[in-house]
Amino acid sequence: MSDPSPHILVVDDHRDIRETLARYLVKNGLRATACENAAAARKALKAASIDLVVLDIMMPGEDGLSLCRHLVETGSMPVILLTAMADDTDRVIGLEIGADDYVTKPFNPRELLARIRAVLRRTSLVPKDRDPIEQDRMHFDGWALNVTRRELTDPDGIAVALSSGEFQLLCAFLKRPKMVLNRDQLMDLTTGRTPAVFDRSIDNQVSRLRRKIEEDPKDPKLIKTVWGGGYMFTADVKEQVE
Amino acid sequence: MSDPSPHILVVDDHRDIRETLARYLVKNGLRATACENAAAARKALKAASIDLVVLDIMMPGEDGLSLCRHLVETGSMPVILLTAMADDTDRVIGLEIGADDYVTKPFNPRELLARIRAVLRRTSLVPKDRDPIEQDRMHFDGWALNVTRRELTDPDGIAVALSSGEFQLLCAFLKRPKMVLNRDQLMDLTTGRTPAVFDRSIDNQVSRLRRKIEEDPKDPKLIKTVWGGGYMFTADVKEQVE
DNA sequence: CGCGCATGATACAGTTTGTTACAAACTCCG
DNA sequence: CGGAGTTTGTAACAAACTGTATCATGCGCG
Repeated sequence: MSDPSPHILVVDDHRDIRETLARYLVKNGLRATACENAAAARKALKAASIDLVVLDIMMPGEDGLSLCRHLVETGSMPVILLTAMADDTDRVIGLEIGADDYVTKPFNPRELLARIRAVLRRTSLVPKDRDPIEQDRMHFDGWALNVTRRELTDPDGIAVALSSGEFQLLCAFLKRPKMVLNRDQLMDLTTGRTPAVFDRSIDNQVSRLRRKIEEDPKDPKLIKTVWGGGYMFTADVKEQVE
Repeated sequence: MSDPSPHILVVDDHRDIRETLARYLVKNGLRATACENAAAARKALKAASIDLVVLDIMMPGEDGLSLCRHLVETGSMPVILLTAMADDTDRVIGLEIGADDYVTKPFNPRELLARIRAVLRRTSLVPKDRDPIEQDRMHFDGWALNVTRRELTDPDGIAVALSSGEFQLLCAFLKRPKMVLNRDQLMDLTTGRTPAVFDRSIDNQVSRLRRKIEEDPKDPKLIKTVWGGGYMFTADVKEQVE
């Protein structure tokens, strides 16, 4: 897990803060990337394998809180918030949104570093679900999914065509096997949208996917329904990096 | 997202602290049980389906640390420690033992609540198969239940379909064989709801489950009724980890 | 513009679960 | 032993939830 040094993304609209901080982190053995705003941060998150985000809560444009919420909801990344005032409510709001920790400005870089280490420590105890390395191939129950080529082959080695929605859904399941995923989570993981109140699109997608990968779609073995809870992918999943 | 509300176990020898805190948590949509000491906590952990433990580090009798160590080693449960002083050593010890977070007394209940939510969010991302305490297959009286695949096979190896509710009820029994479980406990263990006053849904679920697994549902051998007490699963259960 | 495809919306049938009702089983007690 | 009061078993119903066929929409592509 700690092969390469952890990569920290620093998001703050004040240039001096973000650059000083990034340099300080690098000097202390971490890797760091600095971003000016939420949009740039999203790009950086796509482009690099970030391990943790340090995020200013108050920024022009898209709010730090909104980005934070997204990161937390997708469970992709730990977040430490920078809050302006030493005000309890602000940090509590941050934690309630789901940040992993907060530091109030002005902050001592040493303390921030310590907190970064603490959070990384905590989250690395949690087995990597948030792993930055995309797996290239994933295997389950005789099937193989080539993630980069988006190709699925059945146990006899015959290719099965997947639409992009079906592919996304299958990926979501394969990354979180043996876990009950509710419709909101699946929606977020596949399309990123927040679902409407009576949204049945996930049910539809599951139904379509089952038709392609289940031997008997009426009695599914791979994608089980958890009544009132969501769906669960039950097979063992083996990942394989190229 | 909000399946059944998480159930928090509060362990603290100070009555005012644990009861105030428990009430606060309940008021905020969680379920909470308060315990005075480690022994009571162990009992509560057996009887109910606890999602997270808030644990005072300093207690008479068995130490909070020792209980914490046990919980962490079995990997069964996230733990948040309450430490007496704002003393670094104390928290460091806690985190080294493997607590998921710590809060120093005196604490702001809102902050503790936020940290509880944060830890629950983190740990709910962990796939089930990492959970060392979770058994994969369970055997009883010729039957076999594959817990991750949610499949039950009878003594002749024929698959028997279970609904989600029946599956959860059977799991609850299999994890606590030869113990009398009352309806409140069974409700907690299966749905996480708190039962209504004249709630017969458990009776119904038991009746339905019996119809599927008992040779003669009129004269049940596996799930016995304890008149005025609840139900008891009487067969030997063998667990088997993969 | 028309065609084909993917996908969300809608509708309806089928399942699962909780509620209610009543009969049966049990306890208590004289 | 019998009857009152309580508890349990379960059928029958209703409500909630899910599966999926079908349709409408939008998009890419010639």
